[in-house]
Amino acid sequence: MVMPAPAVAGPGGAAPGSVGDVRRSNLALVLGAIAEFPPGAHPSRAQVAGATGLTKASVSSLVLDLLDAGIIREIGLNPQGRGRPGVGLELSPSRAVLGMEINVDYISAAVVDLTGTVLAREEQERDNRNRPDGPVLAALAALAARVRSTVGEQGIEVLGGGLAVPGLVDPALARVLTAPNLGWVNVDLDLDALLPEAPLGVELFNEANAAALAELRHRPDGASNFLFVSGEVGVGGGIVIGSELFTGPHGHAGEVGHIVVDPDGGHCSCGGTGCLETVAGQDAIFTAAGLAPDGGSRSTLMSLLLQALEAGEPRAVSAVDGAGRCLGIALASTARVVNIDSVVLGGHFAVLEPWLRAPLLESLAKYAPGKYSSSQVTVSSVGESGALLGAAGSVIRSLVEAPHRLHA
Amino acid sequence: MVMPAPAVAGPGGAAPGSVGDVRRSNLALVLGAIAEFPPGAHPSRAQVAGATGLTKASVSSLVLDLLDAGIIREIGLNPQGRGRPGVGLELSPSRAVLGMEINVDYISAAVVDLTGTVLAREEQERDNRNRPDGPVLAALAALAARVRSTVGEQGIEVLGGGLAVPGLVDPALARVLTAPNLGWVNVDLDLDALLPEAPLGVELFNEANAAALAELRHRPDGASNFLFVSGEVGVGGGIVIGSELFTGPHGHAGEVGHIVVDPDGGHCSCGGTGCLETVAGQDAIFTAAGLAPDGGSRSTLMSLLLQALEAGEPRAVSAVDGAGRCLGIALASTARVVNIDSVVLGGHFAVLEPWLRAPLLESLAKYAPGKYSSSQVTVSSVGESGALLGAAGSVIRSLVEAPHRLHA
DNA sequence: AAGCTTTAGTTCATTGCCTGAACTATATGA
DNA sequence: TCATATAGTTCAGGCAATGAACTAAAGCTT
Repeated sequence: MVMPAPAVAGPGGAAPGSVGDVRRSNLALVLGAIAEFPPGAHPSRAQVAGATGLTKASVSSLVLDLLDAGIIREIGLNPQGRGRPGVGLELSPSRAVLGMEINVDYISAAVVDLTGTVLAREEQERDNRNRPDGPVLAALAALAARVRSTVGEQGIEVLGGGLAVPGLVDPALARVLTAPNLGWVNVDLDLDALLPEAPLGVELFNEANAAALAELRHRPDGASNFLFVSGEVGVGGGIVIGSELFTGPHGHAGEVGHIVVDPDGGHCSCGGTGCLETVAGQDAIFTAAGLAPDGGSRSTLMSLLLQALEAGEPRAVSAVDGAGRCLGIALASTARVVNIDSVVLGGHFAVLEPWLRAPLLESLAKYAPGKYSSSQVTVSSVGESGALLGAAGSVIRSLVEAPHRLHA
Repeated sequence: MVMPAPAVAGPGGAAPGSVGDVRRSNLALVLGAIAEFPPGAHPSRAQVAGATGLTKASVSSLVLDLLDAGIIREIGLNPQGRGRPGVGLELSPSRAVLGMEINVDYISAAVVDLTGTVLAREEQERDNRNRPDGPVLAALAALAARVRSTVGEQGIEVLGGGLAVPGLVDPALARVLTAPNLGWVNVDLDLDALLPEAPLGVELFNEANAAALAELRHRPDGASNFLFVSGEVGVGGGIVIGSELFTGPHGHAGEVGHIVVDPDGGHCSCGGTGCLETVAGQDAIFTAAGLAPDGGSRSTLMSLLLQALEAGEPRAVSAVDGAGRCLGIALASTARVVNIDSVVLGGHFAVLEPWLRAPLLESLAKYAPGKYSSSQVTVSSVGESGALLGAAGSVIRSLVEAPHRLHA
């Protein structure tokens, strides 16, 4: 539940409510209603009143505040058939946030306006394996500045940013707890240096969690409860429940890559034994398929694997088959623990889905019969840049849920 | 997450806020502050003001409402040293709720006043295995009426009730989805018949979830994030995060009994394969220990097992050892999925803890190193009647969180 | 014993916000 | 042109929290 943590805290931990809180809450309600209208359909004040249950008078007043803060703008007229046409409202396209991503072999940044439109995006290849965080962040800051400058002349104001990182993070502390593939342990990131003077600051996300949020926003079926499984070098996951990211008590739930799928299995980089990642991570699959892990870049290895699969090469097929079965075991257990019945496959799991699907469904039927229907096992609808978009989208969403943070 | 669903729903799903909501919210804040004071220490209005951050004036007015509704009462004076003594406030001991439990071989009911004191409690042996729900509920209703009558003369008003059942439930529908050991499938319970005219009605709980809530209330270390594992005929679980029960999108998360701990394992009553319950459920342990499952009642079998363990009988020791290891595997996976780092052992796991602990810790160290410290593996502090007390306590808590439901 | 100090609790004018009704503004259709 | 329908604004009314002033009731001081 993304909810501004109460500042004051008695023994109960809750904050006192005053009349002003009603305003804040309704401000978010109105803005949320405007944001949730389908893109292109700009609601009038009257429609917002209908959607929220507030009176026209209240909505008028609230909308005025949002206009003053520059979060929304009026756009054209909106004929209703008979009667006076309404004035369309939409999230301001001249306010934006910056999405950023650090991954094993690239960094990227994008400017996304409040309506969700990507105004500019740049990716830069860069081997970040076992690189200290300082230079990586410096390179990212430069990339971010470049992307900003490409839209800077259009009078776009960047309000805040989100950074996705492949590892366990503590968002509250802006700390990366562990990122095995970057070689980072307990690294505190100076996020504000990435985006100085942005009123909303920069938030930190786990890569899979950010991708899950992007998936939530772009899902064609509008699913609001699912587990997003991200297959990268590591195997990550993001749990979405009631359209909210479920992060657990310390901010890093959803680590499906380290569910035990084979008690007699091999060692994992996390220190554990028989984790899903030791069977379904990229390196594990490449190795099991007989592709030398140092036989080229990850993308060439993946092409080789796909060729082998299409050729029906037994080792490749068996490697993916095993990954699918073990993924099924992990998802069966996850279904029981968090009561999720819908899975979205991302990263290499999406690419390998044609070969992965059958063993996965078989495994689910064996270990959690009746929990997942096959229509609930789907492929990600956001591509490569899911983490990037999710990080940006989440910052936008947190603004929509607490617009009073902006000057109003 | 126990939270009243918003009644009104626009596209956003949120309800409009008006000034009246502030009153409701602060009413709950004040009542919560009073409830959270240590038993015996009755806070004054001034202390409540300090704890909540509200002004004395507001607290006075809110307290008046709560007094009128009969939820709290004034009790004696509260000397502060210098100055005028405050008037003590406490939850009303003349209002109560009814906790009820249906289990495999007994039914029970208790009257618990709002301060948490058990005023009366009765248990009745009764074999409910494969019994239809009608007669079971009728027997429970009779038991409930009897317990009520024992306190009825003291002018106690019963406001509502909670019923705990060993199976998957949908609390919103008052439906038992499956209760394998009762033989119930998709049974709709007529809960209101148990407690007619109670203003708060009767809520339905999963047994392990209710026990987890009781654990939350009675924990000496005040832990607010933990997994409660209940070893009964089946193996159940309740996840507590931020002092809230985590129930997942459909109300039945925490089913740790059906996490896969052995992909090559045996069939489970749930239809799955290699579930924890097939190794660590009561029947499984008895069988593995060489005790015939029909060699007496469950409690005699348990005594026999304990004797065998104390005598160091190899089969018994190995049975419990195996259960401990597999429990460790399940907890390792759970730690990853929901990010929990603290476990409370309940039911037979509590009884067997001396023999269970070592293999469990070993297993946790192997499969989730660094996730649980040994001090975070503890034994339940509520006994047999945990589910009963938890169901009652949860009803009390939901009243404390929404006192406006009562007439005020 | 009288008075000062300290803390508890109440009263009251003020402010802020939502509401509902009345009103103005702007379109379509007869 | 006028009736009708819908959008949006204005305004009085009500409710809730606030803060300051006030009353209440104790201990401490002299």
